[in-house]
Amino acid sequence: MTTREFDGVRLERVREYVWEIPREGEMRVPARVLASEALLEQIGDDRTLQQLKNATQLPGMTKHALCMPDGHQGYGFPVGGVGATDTEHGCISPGAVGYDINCGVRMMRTNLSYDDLQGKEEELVDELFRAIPSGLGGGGVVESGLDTVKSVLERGVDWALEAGYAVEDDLLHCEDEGRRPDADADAVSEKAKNRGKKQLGSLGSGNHFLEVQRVTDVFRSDVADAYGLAEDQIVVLIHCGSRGLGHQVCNDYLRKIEKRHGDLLAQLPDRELAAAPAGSELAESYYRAMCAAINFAWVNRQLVMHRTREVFERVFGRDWEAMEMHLLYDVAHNIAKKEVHDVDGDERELYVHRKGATRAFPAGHPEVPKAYRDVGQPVIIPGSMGAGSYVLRGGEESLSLSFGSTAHGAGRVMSRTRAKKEYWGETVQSELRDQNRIYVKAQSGATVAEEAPGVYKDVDEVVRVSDALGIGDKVARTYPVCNIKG
DNA sequence: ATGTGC
Repeated sequence: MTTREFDGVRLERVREYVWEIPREGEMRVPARVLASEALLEQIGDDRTLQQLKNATQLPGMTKHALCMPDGHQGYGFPVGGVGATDTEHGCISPGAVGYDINCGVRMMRTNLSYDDLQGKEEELVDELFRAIPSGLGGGGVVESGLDTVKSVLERGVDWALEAGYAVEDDLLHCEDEGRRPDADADAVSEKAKNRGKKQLGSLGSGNHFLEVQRVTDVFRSDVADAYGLAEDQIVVLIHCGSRGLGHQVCNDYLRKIEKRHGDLLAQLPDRELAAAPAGSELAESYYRAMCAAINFAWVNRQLVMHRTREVFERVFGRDWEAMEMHLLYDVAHNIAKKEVHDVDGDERELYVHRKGATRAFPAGHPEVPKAYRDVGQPVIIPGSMGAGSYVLRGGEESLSLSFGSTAHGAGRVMSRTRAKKEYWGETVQSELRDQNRIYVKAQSGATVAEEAPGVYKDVDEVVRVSDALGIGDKVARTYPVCNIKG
C-alpha cells in the first residue's frame, strides 16, 4: 500500500486521487484528502492535514472529514474543507464555515465577444473601478439604514428584486434562489448590522475581485450550450462575501460558543474548532445568524452585478438586456447547510460545512435550477488574475465522494507577507498588461502583490483532479481581460 | 476574509 507522511500525519492511498488518514485515537471518523500527489505535497506543507485530522473529533462528524484538492490551512478548519455533522447528535462550528460567511462567486454572461471589447479595456476597467466600491472599510452601492439591513438579512435577493436591483431571472440562477428562509435578523448583533449597512454592494479586499473575462476553451459543449457559454464570449465574474457583517457574526458566535460550551471545547484538540452542540440554543441562533449573513452576501453580489450592468450600458451604449447580461449562476463557498444525504443506506440530515468548498450537485438533483437540471449545477472556480477561471458542472460522483462538493479556487501557496517581499504591485500590473493584455486596477498596490499570479497553486491541476474524480466536471475555461480589486 | 488583536 502506498503511504505518505507529513509532520507525523500518515495517509494511505485508497485509489487514484483519494488519500485517507485512518481513524486512530480520538478521531471519530477517518479523514480524506482528494488530491494528486503534486497537490498533496503542497497540502502537506502547512498545518492543513493536522487541522483536517482535528476536525474528525467534532461531535457527529459523519463518514469522513474531507479536504478538497485546493486545500490549505485556515482558522481551526482547513480552507478547502468539508465536514458533515449530524443535526440531531452532532454540532455546528463557525470555524468550519469561515469568517467570510457566504464568500462566493457569481458569473454573468454577455453576448459580447472579445472583439467588441478590444480597445475599450482601459475605459471599462476605469469605469468599473469608479462605480464599484472596493477595499477595506465602508462605502457600498446602497448606503442604507438598519431597517434595510434587516430586510436584506431576512429576505436576501427577494429584497433586491422588490427594490429594483434584480430581476426574477436573477433569483432563479442563484444557489437557494438567493434566500435562506432560516435567516433571523434578530440573531445578528447590532454591531454586525451597523458594519453591514455601510457595505451593501462592495467588493472588499484580499482575494476578492470583479473580473471581465473571455471564454477561451469549451470542454463539454452540450453543458456549455445549456449554460449559454461559447468560445470568445465575454463574461463577468464577481468574487466577494459578506464583508464586515459576516466577519462580526463569526466572531460574535465564536466568543459566545467558547463561553457557553466550554465543556465541549475542552474535549476538542484546537480552541479554534469551538462548536455548539446540535439542538442547543447557540447552535440554533448561530445557524439563523449565519443564514442571515448568507443572504447579505447574496444581495452584496447582486448589487455589484447591478452596477456592472449599468457600467456596461454606459461604455457600450446599449441596454443590459440587449447585451444579454444574464446571471449564469451564483454559488457560495463558505457556508453550512442542513442537507439530507445518504449515509450507508440511511437518509440523514446533516450540517454540511463547506469552507472554501463549492456545492456541486449532479444532474437530476432537485436543488439544481430547472434550466440546468438535465446537465448539473454550475460550479464556478475563480483562479488568480493571471491564470483565469473555470466553469464546472456538478459531477455524478460528488454525492458519494464529497457530500456534493468540490474545490473553490486555486488556493494560496505563498503567505501574504512573503508575497509582498517577492512582488511589487505596479510591476505585476504592467507585466500583466504588456505581456498578457490583462488590465488590473486596484485600491492598493500591496493587494496586487499579495494576489500576484505566482502566489497561487495551479488552478488547472486542481480542476483536473476534480474532473478526474467526477465530483466537478470541466465545462469551460476563461481568461482575464479587466480586473478590479481592493 | 477583517475598522489586520482580545
